[in-house]
Amino acid sequence: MAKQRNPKTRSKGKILKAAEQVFAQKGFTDTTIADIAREAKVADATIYEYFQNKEDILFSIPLETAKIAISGMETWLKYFHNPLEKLRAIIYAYMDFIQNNPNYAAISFLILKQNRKFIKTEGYKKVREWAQLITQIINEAIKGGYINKDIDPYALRTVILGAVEESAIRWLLLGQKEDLLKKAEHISNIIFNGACNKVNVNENEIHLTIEPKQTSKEKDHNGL
Amino acid sequence: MAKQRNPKTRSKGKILKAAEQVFAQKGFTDTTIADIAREAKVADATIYEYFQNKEDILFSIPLETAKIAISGMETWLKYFHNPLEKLRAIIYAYMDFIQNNPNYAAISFLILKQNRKFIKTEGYKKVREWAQLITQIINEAIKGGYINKDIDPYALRTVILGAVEESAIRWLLLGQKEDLLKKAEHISNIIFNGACNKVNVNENEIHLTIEPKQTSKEKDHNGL
Amino acid sequence: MAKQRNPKTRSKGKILKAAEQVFAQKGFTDTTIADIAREAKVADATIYEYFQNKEDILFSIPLETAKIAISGMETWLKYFHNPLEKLRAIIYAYMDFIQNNPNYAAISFLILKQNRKFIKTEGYKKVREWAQLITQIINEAIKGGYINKDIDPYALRTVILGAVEESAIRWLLLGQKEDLLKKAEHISNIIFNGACNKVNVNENEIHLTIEPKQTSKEKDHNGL
Amino acid sequence: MAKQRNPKTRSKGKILKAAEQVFAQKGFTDTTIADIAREAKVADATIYEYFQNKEDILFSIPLETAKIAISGMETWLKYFHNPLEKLRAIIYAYMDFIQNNPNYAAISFLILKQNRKFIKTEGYKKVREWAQLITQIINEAIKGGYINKDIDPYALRTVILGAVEESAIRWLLLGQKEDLLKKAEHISNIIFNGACNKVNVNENEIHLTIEPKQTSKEKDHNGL
DNA sequence: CATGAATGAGAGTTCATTCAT
DNA sequence: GATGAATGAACTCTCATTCAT
Repeated sequence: MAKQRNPKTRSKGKILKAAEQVFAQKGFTDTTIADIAREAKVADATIYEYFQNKEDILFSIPLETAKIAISGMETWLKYFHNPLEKLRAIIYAYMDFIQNNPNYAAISFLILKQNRKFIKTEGYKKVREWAQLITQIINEAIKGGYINKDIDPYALRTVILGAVEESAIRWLLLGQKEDLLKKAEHISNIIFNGACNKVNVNENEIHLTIEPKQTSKEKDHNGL
Repeated sequence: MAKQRNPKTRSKGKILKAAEQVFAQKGFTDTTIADIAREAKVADATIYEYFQNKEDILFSIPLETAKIAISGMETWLKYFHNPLEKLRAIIYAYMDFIQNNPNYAAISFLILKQNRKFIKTEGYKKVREWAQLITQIINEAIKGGYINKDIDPYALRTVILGAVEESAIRWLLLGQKEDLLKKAEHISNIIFNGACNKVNVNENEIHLTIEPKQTSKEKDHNGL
Repeated sequence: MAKQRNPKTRSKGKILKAAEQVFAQKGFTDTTIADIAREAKVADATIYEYFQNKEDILFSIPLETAKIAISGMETWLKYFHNPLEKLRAIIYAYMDFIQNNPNYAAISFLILKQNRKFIKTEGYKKVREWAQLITQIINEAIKGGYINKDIDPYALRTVILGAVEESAIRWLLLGQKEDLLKKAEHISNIIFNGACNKVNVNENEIHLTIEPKQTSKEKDHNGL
Repeated sequence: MAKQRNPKTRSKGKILKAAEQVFAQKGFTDTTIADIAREAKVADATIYEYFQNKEDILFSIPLETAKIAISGMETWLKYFHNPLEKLRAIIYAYMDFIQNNPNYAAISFLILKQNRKFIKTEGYKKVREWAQLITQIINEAIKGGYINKDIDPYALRTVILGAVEESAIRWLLLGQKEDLLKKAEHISNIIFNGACNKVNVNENEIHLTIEPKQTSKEKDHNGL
């Protein structure tokens, strides 16, 4: 709540912001320290006052952001009592976060995700905590009978994260044109209700489906 | 008596194999031309006889492999007539391919996927063709009434690919210990039948679920 | 007089022609063996059948050409008996040759002239012979009283060659637009009659001046 | 107490001096960045702090030097009122400059002169300004009646520069043995008074010739 | 705390040249 | 005689990083 007044933190913050911007734009390898310094309006050498090296800057980015994202999600999830709604909400919230933080998303999905060293960093721990939150909720949902007992919780988490991140990556690489929240809806329906048509088997079942009125108007504005 | 019928092709092939190996191991940036040359047992300069530059090698890798993968899948899909079975089969086949080609998978998911330039290459076209095959089958399934009409085919494809690739990435980064085929089963069940418990609603529905007897023995050998 | 029928000579000639063309266009350093081979429609390695290395090709170019130029000039000079006319004729002929052989001129003035090693080659000897021909004629002219006894023959040759070559270099670098023969006329007049106005001193003198009616219409289409 | 007031400028100057030296000695192509760095006693990379690339160093050399040469010539020309004397003085001064700056001369005549890209640089502009100064004086001389009205000023400039530079090139390539100032005298006489013997025509005319007592003792230590 | 200047280390790339066929 | 294939040897240039001020 106290404003960050001391110049030390100021510079560090400026550098981190700048790095997020530049990394997202050019990727890790094509970004030079000079690029970041220019964007942050500090001298190259100043960066080494706050960070050990280029990778240290990269790995520092998720630290702060993930912290914020987690605490945000935690307070936010309290409003839902049904764990199924919580899981749906997480998908929406994640997509919403991505849509509002495309730079962070680009770094997370296009740079960090493929970095073997990231797994050993503090930043990764934060991200992992967040993922474990999801597992918890899934387990809650299973216990509460909302999710089928035969479902493997890790598989479900994988499907959820995979679907969201796959959407995000395509969105990032293909120009950020789609509305990710609409995508969130489609994806949630598939994951929770399944893709199969059960109409043949049992007409009632369709009532479970939430908002099934979306018409797949979207044509192949899709690449991959 | 002729030692090498196609010396030109031989060298190119050797280089490509070597590059696949080394890229998968060290990533793109940390791989030097010298590394590839050493692995391929040719001189550095020889590489430039066949490829324009380091990136050209990288982008050439999926060309051949995707071609094989597609033709494999095509002949292979003929044995299934039910489009739902086809989709399930694709998930299994994809996972199987990844498990048998971890180097290619590493390159595809950890290097190429985050490369903005890749989208403009021939190799990407091949990969895209393959993805479009999936969309076709999904559409068949929708027309045949096997998949709910309200499902957005692109969303479904995203969920399928996202889940498989998310599994693959974790598998690759965390030491390739899991059995991906088992994972394929869990994932397929979620995607086609949904995660929600419909037992409460309708007991019959459960019959649709194929092989629901998996026990989630896997503990948290899972990171992210 | 016999046509060069044997393939060996054919290839060598093709390569030399090609090299002249490419060297003139791109300069020595920027020309690759591959460039020459492509232009000559032979394989790179074929070039090494006829020439020791890249420089050998370059140094071989003036050999043939200078031989032709000299023998041309020799037969041609016989028509003049006045050594002054001979010298004037040389200036014109040299300019004419340059204008008709811009590739050779480019190589001679822009590449060979600055090459310290060229001085030790056969090709240089040929060029030198040609220059000595000029000295001979100058000496004749001095002996015959046509040229002032106080003139240093080497200085005169320097002025003649310098003026012609300076014109040629500018012509080559600035797009080969001027008419070099017109330039030859102006230059000759200056060299033989002097730039100074002697009208004040002696009106008669002007009669010596040949064709003094040129109007310096040429504006500053001149760079350097 | 301050050791280096302008460290930045110092390094740049050192590199430029070193480059002048090495380029003159070995030519452009045969000079490596490492050569220049060694001579300048800086690291290879330091050179790239001040220059974009090897060619940039080359093109930067005439900038400073030409500036000095021009301003020198300008102040110096004020002592002459007769434009003919000015022109003679320019020839002497140019030769003198060459003799005192053989490195610069080598770069100017043997490297830059044949470089098509040089024409588009700042350095070329400076050289061009200097050449235009000569044209001005020639025009003055024509207006003042010192030089024949029928003389094309550009042709005269060409003869002057050609003669001086031809002398310089031979001097540079053949070991810098001659005295260029003596050469300047011979050349000036030819250019201003003409090579032709007018004795036959008009005895008076000879009085115009300035210092006609040079004896052509120089033997054929002359090549080209 | 901030930085201008300098640099070590190395990578990618080019190309003339060789050699077996 | 001609060449496709292969390569050794350099060289330019980049950039993360250090250090004195």
